[in-house]
Amino acid sequence: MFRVLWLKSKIENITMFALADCNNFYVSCERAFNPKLEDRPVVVLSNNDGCIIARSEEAKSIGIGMGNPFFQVRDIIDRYDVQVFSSNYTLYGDMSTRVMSILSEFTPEIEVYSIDEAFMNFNHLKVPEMESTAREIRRKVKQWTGIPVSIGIAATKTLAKLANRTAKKNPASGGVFLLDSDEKIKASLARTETGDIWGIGRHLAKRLQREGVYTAQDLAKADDVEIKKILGVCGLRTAMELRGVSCIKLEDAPAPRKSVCCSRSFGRDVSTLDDLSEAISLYTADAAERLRHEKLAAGTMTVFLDTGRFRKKCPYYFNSVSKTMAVPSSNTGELAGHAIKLIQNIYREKFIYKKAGIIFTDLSATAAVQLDLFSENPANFAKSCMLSETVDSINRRFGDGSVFYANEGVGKSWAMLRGRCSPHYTTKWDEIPEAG
DNA sequence: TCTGGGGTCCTAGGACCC
DNA sequence: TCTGGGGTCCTAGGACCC
Repeated sequence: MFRVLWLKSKIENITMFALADCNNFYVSCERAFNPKLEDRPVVVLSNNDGCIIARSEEAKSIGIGMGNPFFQVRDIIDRYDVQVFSSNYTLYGDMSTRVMSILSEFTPEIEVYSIDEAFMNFNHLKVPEMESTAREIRRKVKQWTGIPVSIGIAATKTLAKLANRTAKKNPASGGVFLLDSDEKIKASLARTETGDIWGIGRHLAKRLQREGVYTAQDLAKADDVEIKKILGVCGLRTAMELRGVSCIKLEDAPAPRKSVCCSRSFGRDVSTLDDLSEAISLYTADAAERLRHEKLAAGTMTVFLDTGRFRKKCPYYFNSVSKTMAVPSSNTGELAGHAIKLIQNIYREKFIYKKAGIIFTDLSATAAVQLDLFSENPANFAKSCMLSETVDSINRRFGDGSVFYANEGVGKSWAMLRGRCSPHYTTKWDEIPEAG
């Protein structure tokens, strides 16, 4: 069988994809630096300590669900002495980089798909070597970073996702699962509900159910015209992939970014324009810094305000407003000035705001920005760019928030809650763990 | 009392043009 | 008075992903 599949892959040029996915990634990052968390229930919270966004296996087994609001599972957490962490994205981002660089050693082509997942091209391997290579990757990532990964291997990305689920859920697999025969694929499809297929979400799974399509196998067998009617072109592509026809290729170069967004919920009720202006200034500074880091400038900015959907007793208000700049910019001072004017436009008194944000779109490479003949003097333009870059380099060297624009406010009493954050083990000199 | 944030793509409908 | 058809662009809303 292996031989046949290998030959087939050479003759028909079939790609084999491996999907490496870190297990309970954020929890594993916390554990990597805190061995006392091993074998205990651990969860990580979203920004503002709002929801559960990562759970250890122990936490899953006592009934804590993904996305559960923290306050709703508080009694389970107390009863089982669950260890709770605010999210520490600086740590997770850094650990992700380390994991991805190890994965890169094993394949000529890798697509970093998310902070904790990467697709790898396994075509350079013979089928019998794929499994042993995957086990070697697992061993090395665990040894070098402390992060456990699971690896699924198959002829399409969608099937590799399925294989990965099996690798994760089935302890007998030892963290690696290869979908290398028709029988295995068939069995996998039969036991996968449509909602668990990559690309089929909650809403579409329900619609499929109404049509009598319950499993991946049902979907693979369904009529193309019907599939397209219910799921659209993407759904049809998914069905093809389940049948083993590869339609989604490996994207080894990241697509150019189309937007940069920064929005956060407030740590307390906010109703004054002053507080909102401070918050939106900070968010603008944060998003603009990311623009500069990627050498991009924004042509359009959108600012929005939201009272939130959960409090039924308070009147609801959401509004957003956009501005197109004469010259694309990534300059914090200039962008924050616009942002404050925009928020004044949509601000209404007597509402209790929960959230605000900014989105930059129409992005272009800084090097290609055309100056406006009438409004911008090249010397000023260069100066303002230099100022922002200097702020960035000071903050990189001395830590975020070392220098900031005064309109971001000093007290920041509205700032998000983050009461249970672990140290920045890998990115701040004074928080490096010490071996005792 | 307390419910995240950051992205992408597709589709349908309207406006507009020739 | 009769009143086509094809194409493009934009936008809002809906769906998905992690």
